[in-house]
Amino acid sequence: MASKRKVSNPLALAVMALLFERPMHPYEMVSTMRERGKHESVRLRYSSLYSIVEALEREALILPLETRREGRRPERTVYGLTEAGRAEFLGWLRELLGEPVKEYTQFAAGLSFMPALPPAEAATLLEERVRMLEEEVGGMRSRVEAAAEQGLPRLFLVEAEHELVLREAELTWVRELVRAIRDGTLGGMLEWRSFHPELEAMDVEQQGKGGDV
Amino acid sequence: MASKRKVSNPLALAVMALLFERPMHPYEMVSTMRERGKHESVRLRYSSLYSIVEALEREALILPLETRREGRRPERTVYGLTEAGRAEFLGWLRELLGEPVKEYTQFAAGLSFMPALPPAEAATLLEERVRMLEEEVGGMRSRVEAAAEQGLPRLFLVEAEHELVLREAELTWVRELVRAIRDGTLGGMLEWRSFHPELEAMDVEQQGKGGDV
DNA sequence: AGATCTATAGTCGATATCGACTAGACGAGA
DNA sequence: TCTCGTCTAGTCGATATCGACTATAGATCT
Repeated sequence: MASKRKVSNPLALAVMALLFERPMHPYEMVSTMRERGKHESVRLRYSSLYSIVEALEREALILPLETRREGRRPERTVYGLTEAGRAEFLGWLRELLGEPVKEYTQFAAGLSFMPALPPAEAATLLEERVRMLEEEVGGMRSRVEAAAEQGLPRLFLVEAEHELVLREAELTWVRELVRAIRDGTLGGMLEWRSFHPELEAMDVEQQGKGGDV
Repeated sequence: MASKRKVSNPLALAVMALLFERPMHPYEMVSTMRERGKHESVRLRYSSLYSIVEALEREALILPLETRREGRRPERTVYGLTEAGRAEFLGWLRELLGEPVKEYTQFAAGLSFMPALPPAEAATLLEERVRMLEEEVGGMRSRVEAAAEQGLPRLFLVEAEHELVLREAELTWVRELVRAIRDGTLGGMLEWRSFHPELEAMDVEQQGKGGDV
């Protein structure tokens, strides 16, 4: 990740996006991102922010415009976007929108090694996931709808909508997967059970009953 | 997330999963993961692998069983999973399956700042994305189907299926988004156009004014 | 008046992570 | 036989990234 773009953390994109509008100091970037809910789509950490601002300055994509000190507070440096920064921002943005990139999710990693757990336990865990996803999806949907009713145009909700759509797809798929495990129609159930011989003797009803173990 | 688990890279989960089956040396872990296609769901990098193996050893989750040297080749250290490692692996796996975590995607970051590009350009980029997603989805679907026909049970394809389902959902959603931008029905189009006054001459509001670009 | 809480505005040290590089073994072709 | 490419099996240095911590100002409670 460290070579294609010299500063590759998406937070750097957000910094440039903000400075594309107007000069700001780092703390103001954080508040602005929070106000606009951008911290929902870009991971925002103070410590990363300051390193990233440094890196962007090193690469001459942004530059300090003025440094002010109020009282005994720490200095605040206001940054602006350079011409190179504008170009980098727009180019990166075009790439992000135009080219899908492979993303590795935590859940995919979990699914890959699911056979290490007994089927009944996996099903129980996935059911818990379904419950939590239902809540999350419900919450997201009402927040999006509320924002829309408050007059926020859809253009500014696309990233939230995108996340919602993906979570809904996951939810639907996991529901079906659980069903296939529970009713034994998932291809590979025999192999799966055979990985867990200690449970072979138990009857289906008992497997995965409690959180025992 | 870097603190909850002392070794938090999902590749560490993969390492423990492999050692859960049998002892191996690091390079063997790589080949095994490649053979089984696990590198599609867990990001696999040599350099990360060796650091992670070190970290896992430091935490006593794995331990070296023997060190062999063949000819003048570098040493190969075979590792095994400790009891603590087993527990860590299973606990982590349960957590990954049972609890959805927020994932920040590159595309979401891009969408967040889409208004910085003019509508027509954004639409063009998203159309390109649609084309590439169609190809990707097609390829993934045929690989999954081919594997299934070769007798690989669905159990071992769940992570691929999951990825496929998410990509399909994205595809459908982006298609609709492009349509809404193209036909002007996306909420916020007026604001969006007003961010790009250099193009206003082509817009409805400016028609008849005769201004040059 | 003093104590406590919260918002402001960061710094710092420890790890994590990655791309680039190294280097021997071995088979295929010229 | 020489050389080229590929497989095996890693190492290394430079950044990136994060959680924990610091410190002041102003507001609120008591």
